[in-house]
Formats: sequence, structure tokens, C-alpha cells
Amino acid sequence: MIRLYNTLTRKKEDFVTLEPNRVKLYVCGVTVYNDAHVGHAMSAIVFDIVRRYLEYRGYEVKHVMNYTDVDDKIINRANALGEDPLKLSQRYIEDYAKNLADLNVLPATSNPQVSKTMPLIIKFIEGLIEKEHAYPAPNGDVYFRVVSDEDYGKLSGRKLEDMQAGARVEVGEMKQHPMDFALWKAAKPGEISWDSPWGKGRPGWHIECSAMNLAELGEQIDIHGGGNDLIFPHHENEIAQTESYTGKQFARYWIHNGMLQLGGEKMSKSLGNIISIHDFLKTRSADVMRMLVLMGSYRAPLIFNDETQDAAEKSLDRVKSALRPASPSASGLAAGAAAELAAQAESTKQAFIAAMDDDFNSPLALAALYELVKAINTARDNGANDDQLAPAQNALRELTGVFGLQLKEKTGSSEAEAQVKALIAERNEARKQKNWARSDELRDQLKALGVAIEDSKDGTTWRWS
RNA sequence: GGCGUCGUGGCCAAGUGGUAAGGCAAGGGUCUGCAAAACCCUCACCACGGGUUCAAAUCCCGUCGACGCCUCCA
Repeated sequence: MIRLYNTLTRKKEDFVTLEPNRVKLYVCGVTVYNDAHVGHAMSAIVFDIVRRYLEYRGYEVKHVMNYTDVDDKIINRANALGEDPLKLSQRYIEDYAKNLADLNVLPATSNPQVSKTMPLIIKFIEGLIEKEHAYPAPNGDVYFRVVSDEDYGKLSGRKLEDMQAGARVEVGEMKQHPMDFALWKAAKPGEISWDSPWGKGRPGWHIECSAMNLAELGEQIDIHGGGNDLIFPHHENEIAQTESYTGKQFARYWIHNGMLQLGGEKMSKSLGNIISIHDFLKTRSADVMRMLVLMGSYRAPLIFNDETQDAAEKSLDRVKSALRPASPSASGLAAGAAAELAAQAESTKQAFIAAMDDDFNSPLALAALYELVKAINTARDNGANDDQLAPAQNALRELTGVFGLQLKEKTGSSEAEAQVKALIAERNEARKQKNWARSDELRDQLKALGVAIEDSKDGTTWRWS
């Protein structure tokens, strides 16, 4: 039984889907107006692993991730660049899709966009007005009436009274209650806009997700996810809108990832402490980013610095060490030892599943993988041949695959490879003559080329490092 | 000020009543011409102060501190 921490109840709960073996998963995507950063990568990877794990456990997952392509920031940036806002956002949608592919994030089942959901958004708002959950203001805005929603604040644990006491709530003169929020914003002159019963305008931020959810997944969904910075107001308002509109519970489980921290602060576009996904991938692999995410709980803040990145990289090397072939002169393992390795593969699999079933406890699942890594390496040291290693290595591949790790060994061009082989041949000759000085010199040369040398009884092996 | 999450070894991080997983780093060892890789060994009384209990990192109260949200934000 899978258990999930549900933000709505602040407890771990048994995961029971609306329909057997099917999961409706909606994850808030990004607002597309500039490069996405590694914080977005973290969120995307977290939910990619959720999706991959649910599929591994036999669920058919319908995974929806939206793009917010109509928004103040997009309009501002487009104005600054003298570009059409929808062209700009389309450009960044394609860019983000490439980021995700580079990170080995599986494409969502669908990627709805605000600009393509306008009729439904308008219909949704009309429905809310009809039910007196919303009201048009004289200036052409439409607001959601928070006092009409008796359990408003249930996700974030806030009460309307508390929020009114807060110093930073601004009372808009068009609003009946300071916490009322815009469903529709009247267009300012020259702004991109759509026709509506309330005049030209565009949707507020929250209504789009309610509408796209309804369009893609229906009135009720299993899991709604996103960064924990979206809990309030975004997800709170989504709940208010959708439940007021349908009269049914919206999402059963709300899951939120923690924030990626750079220098002790949340990485965010507003703070400007950003490392883009493009820049990250210039020096590190997608696997490193994924490993970084896996090393901690998805709900906790992720400490992102050189030290943690190095640790992630080394940890990956360790996992990869188990996937190397048997030594050339492997004499074969005794039957008992081979059976032991098979048993370890099986118990690792069980431990992995038990860990991941418990609210995606990836650090614990990783610990199980390292046990298998150790067992495989020990077996190899003890003379296991490739056939004997294969089942355990396949199990390791299977489980790391659930994490979306690719575990590729580095490669070089064929010319470089030819050069390396020549140097190694020369070195072997020197070693035969016990010319250690020359041998070590050649090893240094190879190291400079990025080649690691390993000598053993049965000869020299090498790999790109 | 309000709401929420949290404070475990040098770093990252599991563990939510019975005397602390794992990874990285570090030190020692096996192997090696020397290395490297792999393997073996060593390395914490869990922010602080009270309390509950036969027993607490784990429950309760308090203090201090960190982070997130309350404004756009994955």
C-alpha cells in the first residue's frame, strides 16, 4: 500500500485512487517568460519520479502539466523586447520542454495552455457568478467571493480573520473583501486581451488551473502537485474555485515539494539568485540533478551547492561501479555465492518498494540500492562472471530506471579512443620492461586526456572519467 | 504579527517510544611495482531547558534558531 503525505490533512494517508489502477495527476507547470532554473528542475524531477513510481507499481497515470502563457510578467517582458506575448511564451514553452527532455523527465500526457483554454475559463467564471461565488466589479474585473466558500483556507491552514489582521493584505477598492481574488482582469490599453461578457480582459492566475484541470481530468482528481510556495494562495484558490463550481471535493491528495536553496535562500526569479537549467547542464549531468533530488526528502528544502553536487556526482559513480563488467579472468562464483547475490537483488527490490511506498522515501530507497551495489562489487571481486552478475545488475538497472537515472558511462570520440589505446599499448610495453617511470608518465598523460587506468592481474582496463 | 515546515556526525540525509540506515569526506587496512577501482575496519548519545514513561532523537510544554508562505514564484 502506497502512503502519501497529504498537505490537506498534514498526515500520511493510504493512497486510494478514484478509479482502480488509474491516477489522475495534475502538476502546476511554469510561467513561461524566461529561462527555467534548477528549482523548477527539482519540482519537475520530483513529480517525474512520482509518476514513474506509480507506473512501476502498476498504475496508469494521466499526467497533466500546464503552461501559464498569459500573465503580467510575460506581457511586461514582451513589451520590453517588442515581441508578441504569445510568441514569447511559445518560445519559452519549447525551451522548457527541451530542458525537461534533457533532464530525462518523461513528457506529460498533456500540456494545456491558458491561451488555448479561454472559452472554458469564461464559462467557469460565468458559472461561479451564477452561483454567487463571484461578482463582476464596475471596472470589468471579476472577483471570487471568499466569504461564499465556508472552508476557505483549509489547505494552507489559514482563517480569513487571521489574514485580515495581516499587515500586507491590500484592500482593492473594487473588492468586497480584502481576500477576494481576481478571476478576470480587465484589459489595460494596448494589452493582449480576449472578449468576455465583462469586456476585454484576461484570466487571473488561479482560474486557469481550475479550468485546465476540469478540461483535462474532470471534476475530481487524485493528486495535485506543485512547489510548496504555491500552497497559498494559488492552490488554496484553485480549491475554492473548483469546489464552489462543482460542489465536489477537488483533489484527494495534495503533494508539495520543498524549495531548492541557494546560499540559504530559496532560489527564485524574484530574488534573482538563479542558476538556469541550461547553465547547470553545461557542467553537470541530468543524473547529478536527479541524484541531488533523490538524496533528500522531496518535501524538505534541497541544499544546492558545490559540496552537495559533488557528493551527488560521487554517489552516482558508486552506483555505476556496480554496472561494470566482470573481470576478464573471472573464474565463476560458487553456486551458493551466486544464489546469495540473487537473494540480495530480490531483497533490495523489496526494500526499495517499501521505502518508496512510504511517501516516496527516496533516501531510504537509495540505501537499499547501495546494498545491492556492494553485493555486486563483492561478487565481482570474488570472481563472478558476467552471466552471474547480470541478474543483479539488471535489477539495479530496473530500480535506478524508476528514478529516471541513465547511468551512462562517459565516452570519447573514436579518434581519441584510438589515441588512448595506443598510449595504453605503449604503457603496457613499458610495464613489461618494468620501466615504471615511463609507465607512470604515460598514465599521467592518459589522465590529462580524461582517462582512468586500472591495472589488474588480467591486464589493464580503462574508462573515460 | 499570523500560518506552516523543521533543527540528527565535517557535509548531505533516513529513522517518530526500546540504547542512531545510507552516501560524500577523513583515517587505517587488503590488493598493486606504485597507483586507481573494489572490498574490509574506524568515525554521532540526535539545538537547548523542563516533563511523561521501566524506556525518548522519537510524546508533551517552554526557549532559541533556520526556512517557506501571508505580494509574482516550482
